[in-house]
Amino acid sequence: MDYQRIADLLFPNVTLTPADVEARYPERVLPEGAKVTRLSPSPTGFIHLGGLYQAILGEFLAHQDGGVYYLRIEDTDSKREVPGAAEALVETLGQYGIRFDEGIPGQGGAYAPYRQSERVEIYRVYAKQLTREGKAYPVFTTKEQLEQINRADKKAELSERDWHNDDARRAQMRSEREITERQIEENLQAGNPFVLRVLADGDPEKKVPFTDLIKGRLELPENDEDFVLLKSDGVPTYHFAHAVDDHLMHTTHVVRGEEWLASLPKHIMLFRYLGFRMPKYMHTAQIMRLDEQGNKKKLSKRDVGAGVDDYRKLGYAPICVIEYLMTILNSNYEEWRMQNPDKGYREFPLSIKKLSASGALFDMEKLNDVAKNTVSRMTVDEVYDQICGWAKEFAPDYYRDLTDAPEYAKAILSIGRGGKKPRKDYGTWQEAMDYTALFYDRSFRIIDEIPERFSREDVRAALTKFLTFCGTVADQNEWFEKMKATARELGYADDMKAYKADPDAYPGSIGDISMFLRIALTGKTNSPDLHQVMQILGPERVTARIQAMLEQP
RNA sequence: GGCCCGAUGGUCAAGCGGUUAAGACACCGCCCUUUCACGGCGGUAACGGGGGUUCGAUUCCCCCUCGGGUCACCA
Repeated sequence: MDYQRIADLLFPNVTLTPADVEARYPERVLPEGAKVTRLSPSPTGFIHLGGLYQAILGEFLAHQDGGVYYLRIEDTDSKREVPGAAEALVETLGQYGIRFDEGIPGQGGAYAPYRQSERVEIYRVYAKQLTREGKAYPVFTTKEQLEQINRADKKAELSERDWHNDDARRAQMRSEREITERQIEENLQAGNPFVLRVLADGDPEKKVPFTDLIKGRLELPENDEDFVLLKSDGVPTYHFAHAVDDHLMHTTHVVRGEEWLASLPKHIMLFRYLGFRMPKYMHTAQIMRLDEQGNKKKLSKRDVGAGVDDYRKLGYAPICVIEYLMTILNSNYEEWRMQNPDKGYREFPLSIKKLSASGALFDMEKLNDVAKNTVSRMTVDEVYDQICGWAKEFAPDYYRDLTDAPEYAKAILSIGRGGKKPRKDYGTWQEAMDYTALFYDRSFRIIDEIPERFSREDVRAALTKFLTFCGTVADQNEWFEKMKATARELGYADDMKAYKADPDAYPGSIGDISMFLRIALTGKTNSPDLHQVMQILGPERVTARIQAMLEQP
C-alpha cells in the first residue's frame, strides 16, 4: 500500500506540511510555570452553570500566575450552531467578570483563527500527514448505509445499547479497514464523499495509567476504536480538533467536564500518533441536580436553573453566582471569605488539590445564603445600580420607582447596610423588590393581621394618638418614649419584661400597639425598624397611611 | 450490557492508620429584641455492605451495592 499516494489522492490541495503550520504557532513566551487554559464551547446559544464553573476555574489557573486564558469556538457541527451565540457567550461571561486574553470574536489573537470552522485547512494538513504514515484511512460507507445496518440490527431485536458492541457492526468497521488503493481511487473518481478514520492500534485489555489533576491516578483501557477524524464534509471531529488545536495553541492545562474522561484514550492515542506532547488534564466533576425520583442527575440543558442566564432573570447578581460557585470549587473558600470579607474573589488562592473529584448537588438554599451575604456586603450605590439594571429589563414599574426618586430608593436600600453586622434581608433583586415594595404607594398594600383579641376601637385609639407625633419626631429615643407614654395612657404595658411577667394584668403591650402602627405603615407584620421606616417615608406618607387605616371600615 | 469515575450527616464538605469524626447551609431550641433581620449560645444528624492488611481502619487493598458518566460523520 502506497500511503503517500493515498494521501495525495485524498488531499490533493494540501501542500503545507505540519512543520509549515507549526512555524505559524510558535511556543508562547510566558513566565515560568504560567498556565495556558481555554474555554472551548460549541456555540449552541446556551451557557451552562457547569460551563461557568469551568470558566472560572480556567481563568483562575491562567491568570493566577501570568498565563493566558483564551476562547476557542468549537463550531465543527454546523447543524447545532446558533448564529451570534459566540458573541452572546462572551457578553454573558463578561457580566460574570470572565475575561479572555485571546479569541474574542472580532478581536482574534496571535494564534488565530480561534474558530474551528476557519481552521479546516490546518486540520487537513495533519490528516494528510496521518494518512501518509498509514495511521488513518478513508471510509466511503455513507451515513445512510450505516443506518441501514443499524436498522437491520434493530430488527434482530438488539437493544440500543447492545448495538454499540454488536459483532455485526464491529465486523463492518473492521472490513472498512481493508479498503484497497484501487477502491479508494474508484470512489474518489466517482466523487463519493468519505470520512477519515484513525487506524487504532490499541488493545482495550491493556490498561494505561494516567494522572488527571482532579481525578488523580486513573487506569484507562487503550483505544481500539477507529474513530472518525474528519467528517465527510471535511470538518474534524472534536477529538481531532482538540489534539491539533491544543497543541498548536500551546494549551498547558485542559479544563473540561468529566464526561470527556471516556474519550481520553482516544486523545492519548491521537497525541501519540501526531507526535504531540500531551497537556495536563483536569476533568471537573459535574454539577448535579435531583430528579423527580430523587436521583442525582447531571444538570442538563432543559433543567430550570441550568442556564447561567436563568439566574440573571431571577435577579441574582453575577457576583453572587460566582461566590456560590467558588464555594463548591474550593471548600476552604468560605473560611477564606469570612476572614477576608472585603477582598475580591480573585484574590483567593485557588488550589488545584482542593478541587472535588465527585459531583456536587446544586443547592439553591446555599446559593440564597451566599447571595444574601454577598449583597449585604455591597455598598448602596452598587446595589442601586445593579437593581436598576435588573428592573429595567424585568420590572419596568419598579424601575420607574427607582429612577424617579434615586435618593429615596437609596435611603430604602441603605436600611441595615454597612457596619459589622449588616442585615441580610434579600439575596436577589426580585427579593429586594418585594422587600422594598412597602415604600412605594403603587405597591403598598395593607393587610388585616390585627390579633383578634384587639377590637377596632383599640386600634383606632392607638392610631389616633400616633397621628399626633409619628412622622414628626426625628429623634429615635424621643419617639420611643412617646410610644411608651401612649402605651401607658391606654393601659398597655410599656415594658416587655413587666408584661411577660404578668400578661393578664394588661390588655396588651408596647409590642402590640407597635404592631398596630407597623401594619398601618408597612402593611406587614414584620418590617425594618419602625422609626427608620418613618424617617424614610416622611411625615406626609406616615400621616396618610395612619389616616387610611383609621378610615377603614 | 462493556468500559471509566465516584461514595463521610438532608446538602456542600474537612479528614489523608490512632480525632470526643471539623466547619458551612438547612432544621430545632434558647438568648438578645416593640416585629423582622442580624448577632450569640446550644441541639438533632454521617463514615453504604462484606471481606482482607494492621496492634489499630472513615483513611490502604479486593468484592458487592448504589450513584454518575460514556459507548455518533455531537461536542
